[in-house]
Parts: sequence; C-alpha cells; structure tokens
Amino acid sequence: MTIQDIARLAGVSPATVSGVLNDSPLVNARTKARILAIIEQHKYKPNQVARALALRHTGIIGLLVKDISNPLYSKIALGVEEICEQKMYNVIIGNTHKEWQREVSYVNILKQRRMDGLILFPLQKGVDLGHIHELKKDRYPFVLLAEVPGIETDVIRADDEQGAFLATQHLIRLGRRTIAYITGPASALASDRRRNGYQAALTAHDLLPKPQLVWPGGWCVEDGYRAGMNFCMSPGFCPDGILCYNDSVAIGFIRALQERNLHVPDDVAVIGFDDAGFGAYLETALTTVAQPALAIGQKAAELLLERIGQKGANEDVQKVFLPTQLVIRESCGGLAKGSYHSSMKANEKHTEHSNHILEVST
Amino acid sequence: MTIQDIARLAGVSPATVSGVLNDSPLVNARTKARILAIIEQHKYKPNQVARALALRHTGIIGLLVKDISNPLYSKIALGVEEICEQKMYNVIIGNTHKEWQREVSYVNILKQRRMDGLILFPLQKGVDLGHIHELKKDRYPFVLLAEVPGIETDVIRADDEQGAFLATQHLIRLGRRTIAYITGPASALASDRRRNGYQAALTAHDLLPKPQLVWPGGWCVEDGYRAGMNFCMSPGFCPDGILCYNDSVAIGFIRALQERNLHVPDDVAVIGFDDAGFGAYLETALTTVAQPALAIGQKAAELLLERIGQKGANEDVQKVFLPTQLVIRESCGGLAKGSYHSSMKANEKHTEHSNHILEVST
DNA sequence: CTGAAAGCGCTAACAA
DNA sequence: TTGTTAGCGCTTTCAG
Repeated sequence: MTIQDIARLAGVSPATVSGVLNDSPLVNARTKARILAIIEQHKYKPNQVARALALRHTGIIGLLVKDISNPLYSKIALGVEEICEQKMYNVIIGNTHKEWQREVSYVNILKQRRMDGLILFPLQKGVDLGHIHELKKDRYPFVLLAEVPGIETDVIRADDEQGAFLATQHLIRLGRRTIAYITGPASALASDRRRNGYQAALTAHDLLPKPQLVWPGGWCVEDGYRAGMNFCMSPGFCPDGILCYNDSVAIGFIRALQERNLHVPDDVAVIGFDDAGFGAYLETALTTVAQPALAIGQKAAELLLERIGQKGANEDVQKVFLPTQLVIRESCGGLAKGSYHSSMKANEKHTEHSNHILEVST
Repeated sequence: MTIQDIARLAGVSPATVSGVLNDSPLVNARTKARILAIIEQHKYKPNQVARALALRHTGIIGLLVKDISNPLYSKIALGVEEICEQKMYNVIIGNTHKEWQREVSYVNILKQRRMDGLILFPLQKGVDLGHIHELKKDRYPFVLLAEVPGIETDVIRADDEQGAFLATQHLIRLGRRTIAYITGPASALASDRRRNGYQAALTAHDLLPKPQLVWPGGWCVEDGYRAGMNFCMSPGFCPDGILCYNDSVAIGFIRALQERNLHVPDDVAVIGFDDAGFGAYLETALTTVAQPALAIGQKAAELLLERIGQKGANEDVQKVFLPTQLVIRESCGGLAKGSYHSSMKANEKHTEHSNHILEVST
C-alpha cells in the first residue's frame, strides 16, 4: 500500500495525497476529508524511508554512550528520548564499550544512515580525535557529553567542580578535617575537575590540600575496594572524611573500611558522586552528589535539535555545565540512622527517577 | 558525494560502482581496484537511506522495553546489540514506560520506519493486544520477551518456574521450613510462574504450600519494604525463609526485617530474583536467582534475524525458556560472611557482566 | 564484464 | 485547488 494506491483509490494524484499527509493548507477541505477517510480505512502508513530520501532528513538522532547498562547513561538516554519524542524524532543508541574503534565505527555508521544529528560521550584522552574533527568540519550537527581536548564544540555535562566543592564543604561542616579524594581513572577529565573542586573547598575553609590525600581509585566497586585497602594501610594517614570519584568507588571503599573495622560514618565519613545507582538502599545509605542525568539528556537533545534546525549556520559554541545536588543520606552522619522511611523520602525529593534502577523485572 | 559522482570520476556507470560496493563477482578486478581507490580517496560513503529504499530493507531492528534504565533490560539490550553488530544490523531502542499507549505508538512508528523486525517486552494483562495481533497477521518479523495471552508467537524468556524452584529448594536444603513467597505486581505473568515453581519445590520436599505464606509484594524496593512491615506484623506467621519476586523487593523486605530487629540470614533467610542489580554489594550480599539477561537478548536477536531471513515463511513458533542460575551470597547463610573477596569472585563466576551496573561515570 | 533504464515511495516546483 | 514532472541515491534486470 503506497501513496500511489491511495491516490488511485481517491481518484486524485499522489501529490494531493502527499499534501494531506503533510497537511498542506493548499488542499481543499472536502477532498482532504475524503482522502483521509480512505487512508484511515486502508490503514495506510507512509513509508518513512522513502520520505527521508526525498526530504533529505530521517528524523532520527544517534546517541553514543559507553554502556547503556550504566544507570547514569540510561538516565541520560531517557532524557534524550523524552525531548525527541515531543519533536517527533527517534533515537538510536549505540554502546561504544569504551573502545575507540567502536566509537569511530558507530559514528560512521550513523552518518551513513543519515542520522540528523549525534549526541556522544566520547573517549577523551590519548586517542585519535579525527572522527570528531571531521564531524565539526562537515558541520554535522552534534553535541558532546564531555569535552574533548582541542575541539571547540557544544558540550552539556554536570558541573563537576561545583559538585565536588559541595561534597567537600559538607564534610568540613560536619567537622571533618583530614579529607581525602579518591580519584577516577586516569583517562577521566571529570576526575581532575572533581579534584579541583575538592581542593578549592579545602582552601576556602583554610585547610591545606595535601597531595598525599589524593589517592588513585578508578571507576568500579573493585577499584574502590582496592583503594580502601591500600589507603588504610599506609601509615601516617588518618583521614576522617573521604570524597570518592563516584558511587561505585565509594561503595568499594566503604567495604574495605568495614573489613578493617573502621566504622562509617563514625570513624570516617564517605561521600560518593553520581547518585545514579543504588546508594540509597545500602545499609548505610550513601551520601552523594547527584548528577542531573535526566536534565543533561534533555538539554543535550534540545540543543542538538536546535542545531539541526539551524543547519550548521550558527557559530557560537554552547557549553552548559548543569549544577549537581547534594543528597544527604547516612554515610557522612548528620542524618539519623535507621530512619528508612524519612531517608527514602529525602531521596525521592532530591533525585527524580532515582528509583528506576530498582525496578527489576515484572 | 553520490554514487553518480564516483561513477563519473572513475569513468564508469553507477551500476558498476554499485557492483564494487556490494562486491559483486561480475566486476573486473582491475576496474574494481580503480574504483575502490577513488572511493577511498574521496571518503565516499553510500547513503543507506537510498539503499534501504531500493533494497526494501533497512538493516535496523527495533527493541521495545519498559525502561532501559532497568538493569535487566539494559543487559538484554546489550545482548541484542552484540548479535546485531555481528550481522551488520543496528538497533533502535524505545521505552514504553509500561504505558500501553506508548507501546502501540512505538510499534507503529517502527513499522513506518520500516524496521526489519521488532523485539518487544509487551504489556501482558488487561490491555488491547490489537497491535500484536496485527504484527502477527502482517507476518511482520517479531519476537516477544514475554508471553501475551491468546497469541502464539516466538517468545524468549527466563525459565521462571525453574528459577523459583531452585531458590526454594536452596532454602529448604539450608533447613528452612516455613518459606514464604512475596509476589510481584498483579500484572506480571512471571510472578505466577515463580509462585508455581516455589510451590512445586515445597511439594517436592514434602512441605505443604500454605496460601497464607504467599504475600503480595510488588516490583520496587518500597513495595518490598511495605510487604516486610505488613508481613511481620501479622500474628501467627514466623517464616524462616523468604523468596521474593525480585531483588528490589528482597532489598526492601530485608530493610523492613532489620527495622524489626530480625537478623538476615540467622533469623530469616531471604532470596531474590534477577541479579541484574547490585545485590552483590550490599552489606549482607543478596543470594538470588540470576536471569540470563545477556543470553536472552542474544537469543532473541538471533531468532529475529532468522525470522527476517525466512521472510515470514516458516510457521513453527519457537518458545525458548532459558535456565536461570542460583547465585549464592550471604542472605541465606551458607557462605562465610565478610569474605568480600571470595564473594566477589563467586559472583563474577556466576554472572557475567554483572558489574557493569556499577560502572558509574568516568 | 559493463551500461542503460526503470523503479523503490515520497516530495516539491511548476503548470494547468 | 490539483496534476505533471522531475528528482532523492541506490539497485537491478537486461542488453550489449
């Protein structure tokens, strides 16, 4: 069933049918109604592939993340989808698995498929950025979810410095004085920014940032556990507050502390970053800095759609750093422990959608 | 840059270029090499939209789930993507948010976009299944991730009964005698199957299934918490083992038990279902039944691609119920507590990719 | 082995 | 207001 068939059935030309499909004001109301009836009756649905070819745009955007099973990214994806749905766009998601090769090949595939634009979380350090440069050169609409060195483009991300500042300040206000920062992986620019925020907060409160208090961590629970075991072992350090690169590291770190008979938060307060996961449901619920994941996705999609609209005309690069939010739970003290109900309430208030991660099967 | 341009540049016809693009054996090796060089030099990439129109297939499949930020679904998506990548297919993911309206509209959109096939996790109870019927009638290739009443089609899912049987048996072998089942939401067919498995295990071990021991739960942590509070309150029940519909419910339930000063696993053993989340990292790591999420995605994609290949010819419906696996951690006893390292090891062994959920930001 | 021609299903000038 | 015509960029018989 094609537009031709409908035209024949209605005794008009395909162009007229096309007119009603795209509700052009030119077509007579009566014929329009008649054609609509026939379309309805035959359940005719236009072929979007043909349409895309004629129109030279597909109405699909590509979203490239490292791993959609990471709750942070899936929430971003939700935000992207939400905006795109309103604007009648569809989203195609690709997982790069942190592999450069996949990232490049995905970008190429999506270009060949004539996606109208791309949102991507790129590899940042120590890789060839040719594909990003090329997007820029071709004026292909795209927005990044993380900066890439040496390329000026649209970027939407959380304000890591502000978040780490908030977290560190929280620890200081709680009376902690020896505060450590457990870093992320070396490749993460975000970890550097969080360290900066951490140090800025220390300085702002007349505490001296000591390099020994910055300890290498990583991105997963195991990394945090390892860091926790090593850190505690080194003699001479007795931190009473720990800011971790992210929640996973914090959880691993806490576990290590427990194994060493250190109590959280009494002996040492621990704070995470992201709040994309399940920190709220640990026995000692994790205090953390919530990334506005949904908003990042929405904003990125909005900006991209805008860029698509202006067809590479506009030159002004937009960099948006969305504010994070402190989510106070139990791992730093300052909240009655065991008050599960109020803790859950507090959590709900701060982190919209934060429970989605817990909706497992049905 | 189109195929025409390349043809002109090479002094051949578009048909010949098309030949080398699809490496037809008909075209001469020398001309092929020459054309290839020109293609390379100009970085020409064929327009897949045009190709799709001519070929009448897009090389894209649609995946519809309730919520991609649910780790179970994102792992399934990973499996789907993995297979599709091998076969040069792309995947477009849609979130239905458990809303019938969205499910229907997504199905229509994806059909109009001429997706070559669909994988969907449909709403199962109390909704109009017209769109599924229509897919079936149109011989549109699709596979479901959950049965839908009254329609015989391909289904790939976990073997819920077997899983619940395994779990219940585990509790029994650990010496538990009063075992309760906390159900999922009323709309979940899977919950009924898990109850069946639970009852079968009881019967198989000469324990009498008592209706009072089947207690309404739900799908999220809050539901489990609520169930835990209510259940404990009812006089006359002293279960020493609890099988929960899923991990989230189990976590909420455990929390409730703790608030009522019941110890897990000493007083009561608790076991979850899915293992898609973070149960491994709780203070009392959660024993659970792992769904083979990745395998479900892979199998579904393989079957779908096969169906696409046979163009609606084959009639035999395939129903595949993949076996689940018991993941023994701490919440039922039977594993030394505090042995974090070995617990993590054990977990790795059982649940491939299970840590992905913990990779938050970089 | 290569090229000419028709067509995939839709849109967009331009005529009528 | 509607129809005619000419593409969009690729594939595919069918001649040569």
